[in-house]
Amino acid sequence: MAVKIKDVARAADVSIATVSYVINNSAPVSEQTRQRVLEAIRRLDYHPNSTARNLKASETRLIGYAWHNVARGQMNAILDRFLYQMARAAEARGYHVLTFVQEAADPLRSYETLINTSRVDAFVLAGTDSNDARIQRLMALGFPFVAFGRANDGWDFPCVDVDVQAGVRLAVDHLWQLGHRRMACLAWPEGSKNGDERVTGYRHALEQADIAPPDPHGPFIPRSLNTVSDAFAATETLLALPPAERPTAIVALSDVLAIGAMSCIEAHGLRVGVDVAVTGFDDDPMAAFLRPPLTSLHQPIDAIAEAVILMLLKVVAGQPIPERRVLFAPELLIRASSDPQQPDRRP
Amino acid sequence: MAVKIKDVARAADVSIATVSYVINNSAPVSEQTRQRVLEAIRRLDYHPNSTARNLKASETRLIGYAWHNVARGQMNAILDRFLYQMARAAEARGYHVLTFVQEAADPLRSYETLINTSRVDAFVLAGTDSNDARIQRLMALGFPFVAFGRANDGWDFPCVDVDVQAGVRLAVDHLWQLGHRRMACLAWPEGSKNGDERVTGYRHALEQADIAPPDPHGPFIPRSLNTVSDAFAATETLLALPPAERPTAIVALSDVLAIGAMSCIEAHGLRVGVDVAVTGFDDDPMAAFLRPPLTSLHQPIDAIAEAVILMLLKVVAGQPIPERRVLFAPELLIRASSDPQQPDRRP
DNA sequence: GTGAAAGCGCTAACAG
DNA sequence: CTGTTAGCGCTTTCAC
Repeated sequence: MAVKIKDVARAADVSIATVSYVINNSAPVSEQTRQRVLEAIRRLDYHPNSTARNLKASETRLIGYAWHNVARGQMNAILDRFLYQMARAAEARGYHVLTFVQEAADPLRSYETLINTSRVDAFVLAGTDSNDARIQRLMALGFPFVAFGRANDGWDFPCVDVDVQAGVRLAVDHLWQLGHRRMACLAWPEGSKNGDERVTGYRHALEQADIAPPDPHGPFIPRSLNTVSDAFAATETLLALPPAERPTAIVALSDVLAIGAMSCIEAHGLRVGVDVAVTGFDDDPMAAFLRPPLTSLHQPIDAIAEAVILMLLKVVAGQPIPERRVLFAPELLIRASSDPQQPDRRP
Repeated sequence: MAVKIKDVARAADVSIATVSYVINNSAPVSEQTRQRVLEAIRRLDYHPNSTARNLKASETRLIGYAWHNVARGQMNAILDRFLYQMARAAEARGYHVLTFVQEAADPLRSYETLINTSRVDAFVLAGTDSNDARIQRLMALGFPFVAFGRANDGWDFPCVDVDVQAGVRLAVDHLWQLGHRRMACLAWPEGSKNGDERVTGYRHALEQADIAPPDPHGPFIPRSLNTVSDAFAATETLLALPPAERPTAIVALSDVLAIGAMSCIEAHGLRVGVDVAVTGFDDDPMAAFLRPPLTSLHQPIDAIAEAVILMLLKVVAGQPIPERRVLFAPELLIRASSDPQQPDRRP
């Protein structure tokens, strides 16, 4: 079917070894034969078979990435973009991203299958937990990986993350300056490293403002899956509080949650930004265009994806990783959902 | 490093061929040796190397899929979900999806590279044009593929699509019944098959309602990239029309466009659904929770992804595809953005 | 400089 | 039933 190295060798009247030397520049070849070979390659439109190369080199040039949970409307625009940018960055360096689904019941299984069958050279992990079993296992196996997200502080593995604590603090400080004193926090269910960090950031920020941080399991920190629908429901419980206890501001820990909160607030005949301030997290492309525009924390996700891939390729190549923990700072974009004074549009 | 077939053979005291027979059930093996081999496999935790298998079988079990354009905030929740479900469906059948980026300037290049280097067994195409060069080329090469989306009606290739014309007609009819007679259409730039079909659906529906369909290049069919920001700007031109010419309804051809339109309408102090009705397309998970909730056309994207993969694997296996053109019907979900009578929430 | 030959790990004729 | 062997297409010693 396709043209093979043998065909090129025959056409250029050299051995297949010489063709290989020319392709890979892996041995000196006289200028004359080199030209003959290149000419044959061009004429026959030859391209080395990647599977054969991979077998020989014992590599796959494939990077495994487990899909975040997309089911049941739990979209995640930020991770979608992360995946895209990662694929792009990898491709520019001769790699591709192979996505796979991890069973909720036994996430390790799919990783081990891919490792055992030598399907991928390395993994990128996202959605990490504190005691992430995957990280533990990969560290034990010495299998190459980089995490987008941290885990136990004691563990030493290469990772890139956003300083989400600092991010949420920006949001709380901003609301505090506007005079808010009863700020609730609309959070994800406990357990994810990232989500818990965000809650910690919220509580620390309140402490520094001399406000007693609410019970993490209490009504001022309602928990919701990352769906608009769930967030809507979770916000109901906040708005059902007696007026004197009801929050004047809601720090939502994602834009999806924020949208649910805004929807609920307005469904109650209250005005977002005026009666109840709302902030989000992720700066979804549409945040600036919601009604009212949503104050949110922007994460430099493109740079993060690039950094993850660069770090990963170093790990794969066995190079040392001096900075094993890279933190990116988020930026607060203030819009009318928290501050009605803001101009109506602010992309 | 990893355990190989040779190790199993040695451990079970048989030849590597016998091990292979057991693994693949490709030749009769006495129950006794079979058990011995299985035992050795289990004890050594052996897993066949996929690259070696692939080389031998001249396949990759990889399906190529070019990313839709995610750059510059042009998210596409529907295609993200399509990709996810496709990956899932493929994985269940021993395949994986390999994503790659197609250069806007020369989309064919990346396809040809992947074909030439035998990196993938087949492609799934999305975002097709009428005279899609990729389809033309793949048909000419006889390289396996299935398209999500149609192209020139004359071309014969396996594809799955949504009957978007019928979908838009549902939206127009719905608005007509509510009394709207000046309905504008907020569309994508011309050129994409799917986008153009949607516009055609809009124009046909008007004709059937005895309304003269507006000029496809005229002001009543403003064009916008699939970003909220662009859609906002494009809607300005509609609202700038003299009151007697201004549309009372906007048929937006995607939810992203609809959100931009709604944002713009309200920025003008008008009420969505009351002063200007809006419909979208895609039924984004958050559509039901926008303010007001957005009327939209739901596409059965999970079923579509599954159908695409099933069809593709048939093509790869060389089986005949009787139904080369499968159409799915979208469903209109009516909410308050078009009909204020609708209950406030309607997920 | 160039080529013959030995694999990378696996499958499948073909013998026995 | 089981083993020997010839590849899949490529890279890379090791001789010449």
